[in-house]
Amino acid sequence: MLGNPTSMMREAYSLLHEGTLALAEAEMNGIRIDVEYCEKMKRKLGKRIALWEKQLLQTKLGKVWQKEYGKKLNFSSDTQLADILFNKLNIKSKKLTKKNNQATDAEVLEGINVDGIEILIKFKKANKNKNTYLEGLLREQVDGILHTMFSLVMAITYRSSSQHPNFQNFPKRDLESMHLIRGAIYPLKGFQNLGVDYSSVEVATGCFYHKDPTMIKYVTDPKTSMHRDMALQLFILETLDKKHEGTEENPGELNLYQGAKNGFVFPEFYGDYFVHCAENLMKWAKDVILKNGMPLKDHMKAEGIGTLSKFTEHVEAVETDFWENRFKVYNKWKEIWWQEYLEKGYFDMLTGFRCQGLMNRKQVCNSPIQGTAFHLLLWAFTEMNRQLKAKGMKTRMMGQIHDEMLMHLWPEEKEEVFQMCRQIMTIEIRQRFSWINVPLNIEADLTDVDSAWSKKKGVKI
DNA sequence: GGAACTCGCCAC
DNA sequence: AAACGTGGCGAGTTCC
Repeated sequence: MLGNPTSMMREAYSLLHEGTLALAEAEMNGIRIDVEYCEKMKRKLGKRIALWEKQLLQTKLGKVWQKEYGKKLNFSSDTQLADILFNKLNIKSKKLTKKNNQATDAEVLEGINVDGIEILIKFKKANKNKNTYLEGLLREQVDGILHTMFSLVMAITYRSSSQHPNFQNFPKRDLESMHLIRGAIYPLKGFQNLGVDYSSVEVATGCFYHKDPTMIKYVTDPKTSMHRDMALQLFILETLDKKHEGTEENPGELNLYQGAKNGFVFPEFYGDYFVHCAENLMKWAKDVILKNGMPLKDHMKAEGIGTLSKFTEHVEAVETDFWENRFKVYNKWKEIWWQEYLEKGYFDMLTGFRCQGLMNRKQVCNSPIQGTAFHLLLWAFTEMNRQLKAKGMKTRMMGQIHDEMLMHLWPEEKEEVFQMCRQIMTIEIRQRFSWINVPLNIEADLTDVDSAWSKKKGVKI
């Protein structure tokens, strides 16, 4: 096959070749780190961690732990923790690990009521932030500049990966961790930090493959909304209250639209099923209040759904409707795509990559979508980098997170860069890849000059 | 003393 | 029938 590459495969190779060069330039440009801040916060966290360890020893959990392990006591050891909780304190974990051991993850710990457990939870989070992130930044930076690396040859899906440190998993959703870690990360001196990302790009990319008319309508017609419709169906409502509508993110505020999106639609796309969705949705929505002041719980009860098992039945019906009626063409595509893989032993992505090897059904149906979605961003990233240099502009590439490109923006070039992003990411990309069958939309975040990544705000692009 | 494994947790 | 996809990485543990 390599001796006689098709033109598609040459194109695929070229995408990675040019992409690698563009990413290498971003690596060289680097990211500015506030080293003193990192050291200060590391010391601060270190003190807190030491204090919590001391306090833990005064709690029931700590006392039992110390009695059992003495000098070998290690509050970072989940093996020891599991022994103490599940053998010594006779608690039962609500979850099992992959290897069928009782899990000790954050969710399990949150549900356990033992003196000291809250301190342990704080201890674990602080350790993660200190050891993984702050120390990672300090270790990898050179003269205050971080040259994190991107690879296009690691991920089985032909997505990218990032190392030393991983630029793609700095905390974002947990606001405390977000401020702590992203507060250390700056644009180059005199620049702003700009991030431009594709909205729901995996949903759009799915349409290139399955061409489901209902999904295409959702993605194309701004008057429609898949997540809103699913929220209405899941929570048996006629309309959504304003605060439960749309994608506006108010951290801390429970929003039915976001709930349907993250608790049902995406898990279903990735291959999860109604039992998990029902459990998670129920837990997540327990404190939601509707506009008329009625707790969502009471509303559901009035609709005949007062228990988890009733809700699970309901979500099962919603799931059946989701795949058999609403997105039946998508569902059919998954089956055909899988059968073709079984017959041929490989499948080809629209971007020209051939995926071979032993894969399960979910991998076979997810990989082409994940990989292709990333390739759109990669092409745009490469093109943006090329045009910035060709025009002799000062703005330069900083990094990439699967569906988002990050730049050091030279303030005077803002309008031109915005225009280039719109042009490349939504228009030129459709000339480059003729199989794109729905409009692509972009969103942007921006910091002030010399301001930390944590201070980023949405901006119209 | 290092390789390999497990678990947990961060991102999309 | 069964039931969440892709990564990196730190810490603890076990094995050689």
